[in-house]
Amino acid sequence: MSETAAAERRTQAERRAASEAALLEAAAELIAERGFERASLRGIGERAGVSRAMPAYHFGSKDALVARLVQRATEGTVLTAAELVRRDHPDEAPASTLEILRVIIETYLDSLAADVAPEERAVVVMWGASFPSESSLSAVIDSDRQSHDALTHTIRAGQDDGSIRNDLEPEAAAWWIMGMARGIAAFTLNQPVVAANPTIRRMCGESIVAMLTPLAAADDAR
Amino acid sequence: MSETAAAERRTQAERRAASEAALLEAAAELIAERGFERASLRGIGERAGVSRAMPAYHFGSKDALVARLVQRATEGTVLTAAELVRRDHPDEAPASTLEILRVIIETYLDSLAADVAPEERAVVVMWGASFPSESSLSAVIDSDRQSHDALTHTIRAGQDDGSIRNDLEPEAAAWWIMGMARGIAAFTLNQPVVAANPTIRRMCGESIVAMLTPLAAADDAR
Amino acid sequence: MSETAAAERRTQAERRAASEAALLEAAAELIAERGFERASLRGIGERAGVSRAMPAYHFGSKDALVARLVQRATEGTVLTAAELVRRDHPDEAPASTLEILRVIIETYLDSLAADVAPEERAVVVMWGASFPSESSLSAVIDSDRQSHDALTHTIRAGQDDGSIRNDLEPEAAAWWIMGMARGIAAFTLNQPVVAANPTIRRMCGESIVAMLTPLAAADDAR
Amino acid sequence: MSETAAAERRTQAERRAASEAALLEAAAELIAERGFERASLRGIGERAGVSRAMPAYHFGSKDALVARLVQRATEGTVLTAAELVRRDHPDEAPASTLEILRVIIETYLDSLAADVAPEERAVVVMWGASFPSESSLSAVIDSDRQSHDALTHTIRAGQDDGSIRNDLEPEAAAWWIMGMARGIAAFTLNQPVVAANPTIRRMCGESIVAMLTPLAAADDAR
DNA sequence: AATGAATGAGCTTTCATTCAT
DNA sequence: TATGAATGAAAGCTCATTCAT
Repeated sequence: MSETAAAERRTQAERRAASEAALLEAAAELIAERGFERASLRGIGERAGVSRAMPAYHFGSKDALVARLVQRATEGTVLTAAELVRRDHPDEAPASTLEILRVIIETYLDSLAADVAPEERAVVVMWGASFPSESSLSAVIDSDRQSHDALTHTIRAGQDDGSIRNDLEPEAAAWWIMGMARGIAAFTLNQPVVAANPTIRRMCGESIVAMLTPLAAADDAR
Repeated sequence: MSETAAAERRTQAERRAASEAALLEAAAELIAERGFERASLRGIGERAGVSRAMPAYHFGSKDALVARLVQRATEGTVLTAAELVRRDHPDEAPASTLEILRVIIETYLDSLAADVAPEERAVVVMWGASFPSESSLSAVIDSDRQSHDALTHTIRAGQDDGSIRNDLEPEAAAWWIMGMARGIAAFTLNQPVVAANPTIRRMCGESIVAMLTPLAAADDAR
Repeated sequence: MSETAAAERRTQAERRAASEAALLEAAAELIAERGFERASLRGIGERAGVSRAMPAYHFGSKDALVARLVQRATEGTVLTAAELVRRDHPDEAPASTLEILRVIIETYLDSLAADVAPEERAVVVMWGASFPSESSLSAVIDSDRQSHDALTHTIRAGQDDGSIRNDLEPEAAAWWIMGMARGIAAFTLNQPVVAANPTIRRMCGESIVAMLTPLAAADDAR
Repeated sequence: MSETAAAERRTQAERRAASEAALLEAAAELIAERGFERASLRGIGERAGVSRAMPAYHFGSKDALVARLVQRATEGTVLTAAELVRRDHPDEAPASTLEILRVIIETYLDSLAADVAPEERAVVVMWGASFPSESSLSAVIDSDRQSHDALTHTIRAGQDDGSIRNDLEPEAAAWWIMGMARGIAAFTLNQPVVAANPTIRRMCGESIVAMLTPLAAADDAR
């Protein structure tokens, strides 16, 4: 049996996984380009190189596809962020929680501006499609709630280890960070001049540090 | 021209203006509820109490209607913000540029959270619909560019009058403020817990002050 | 202006009525041929000589189209039956209620067998499609309930004028008549041999007479 | 062949038969609920607790499944009817052919009204789906022709033994009985008030007796 | 000026069937 | 034997836009 034949003859589970990956990638691209409403299941199937009925068949519905896409992208983001922090600080002693937070946010924004990771762009686009009060994209909203929970937990950890000031509601601070990051992420997609200007992303990190640094530490830093 | 004809003509012009106002209000409501794509011209006409063909007839196209809506909403925002600042500080000496900036942003977010001003909500929703790279909502993008120009100008004025630190790119700072404000505005629509928590909006104002206050002033404030 | 132009330039109401008539006729034909499920809105539009979107646009939904069709057909049936009775008995003294009943049923079945009146055939076909417990064709079911009410009323009238026996539940008798007539109507569509055999239709009338004639009258007739 | 193999083969045959029975029962339920067109092979497989591909695999096609279902149901009906007659008249001398006919029809309608026997309901539903002139359900039509043949034969037997009047076309009488019974069966599914009213079913039996009893016997009965 | 009729394009979803395992 | 993957076709429905009144 030739290698080609071996490659083509895969188990059903492998075929399914490969299909799903292709579909999700195509969906991310198309949603980033045209938006959630205008990214049709037909178009996704065509771009993925499968039949036009596959997306609906595989995921059951468009909303379910989005839910899966958001799930995958969120996993990806968390992994990527953690990896990148390690990669950028391989030898150092583990940085403070606040510093990790700053790096994660800036890294996220930088990767969006560099236009790698179509999934990330798609998530921002889907976030934008979830603003209407009757939106069907509850997957996005739920995913953001989970991200908020994780971020709140991180902030609490920072308060415990002393790198984040104590007189701060962790929940409110987490929403403030997420709002700022997402808003600037959106303008990064929207306004080329924002994508081109790294100073804006640096201000995000700086403002996080400015708002979250304990007052005593701020004094010491002067 | 007879007086009667003049009266009728004025009446017609008034009716036209009233019709446009009704259409725009209906459009704002429907867009805030269903989003740009799902808010149909037909539905807008029905909600406005006119014929289903009126929206297309009056504005020419859906994109033109959106452009007009964004224009009106932006005018409204600027007017409202200025008025509110005056109303809240009627007797005082004119506040510093930085303080005005903070009040405008917080007032904007408060009004969104209070769910008055459907036009404002609609603008945020349309902003969300403009994230896809091939979006047709250039009206939103252009309007934001104008807002950015105005905000940049304001920051420069603050630098001139000494209320805003000089070592800051006004353009970058303006985008940072707009991103933060819009992102939190979006979560205000999206996540009820954000709308319910005023601390998040206060953090917006505080972070603007923290980032823009001149260092010397900051020292004085200690 | 030529007559053709005059004919083409009609009021909107006329155009609408003409459209609706063409659509309903096409729908009746197609439903009689293919059944409710397989008679597509596209096909109906095509056969009516209008666009494929017209049926959904005009009626709003397929179920609404069926409701309208049933309504029209029912009106048609009642009118036709009354007219036919008058036409067949122009000079005679008004027949007894029981006799009128017999004639109406037999006339209805004869016209179905003769394959005039596609609307009548369509009604029987839609009746057949309404048997599933979760059927969406409530229009058919409701229409039959109204027919039953009318028939019950007729039977009561016959009991009052003495042409129908009194020891009979009018409601039950009405359902029995309707069941028999519809069942044989269905076999008339279904089994060519039934359509070809007028004796079956005569038995319908005879059985109605046999079941509804007062006992005394039956004695007299012997 | 070893005993083990024989046991396995028998087991497989049994499993196949059990699987077919489960599939047919699931199909009957689903068809009775949703109708022939909307009862999907996928849904039948799921309800039967087997794979979604089983129905097509086992029967070859949807029409073949229906043919098998009609066949089984018809067998079931005949058996049931005969058994019930025997059960209800265990000790008596064999009843007259006419009386047996009456009992069979009324028993059939009673069982439908009592909502036992989903297969019977499914047959009525499929009968309803066979009304369109281009229907693909020839299995139903053929099965009815066979039922008609059997009924015609029974009527002839009744004429021979003197319990049914001679001046009657047996074919026409058989269609009349079948039409009446099926029509009322359909309304039994369709109109709850019909299912709830046993008088309607009694009228069926009475009308059969009234139409088929020899005149002399009718005189004697007075 | 204003409206309802009408259309073509496009959408999501469902389905019986075939294919590879 | 039995199953999930995959597909092409077709369905109902919605919409922005154009046309005739």
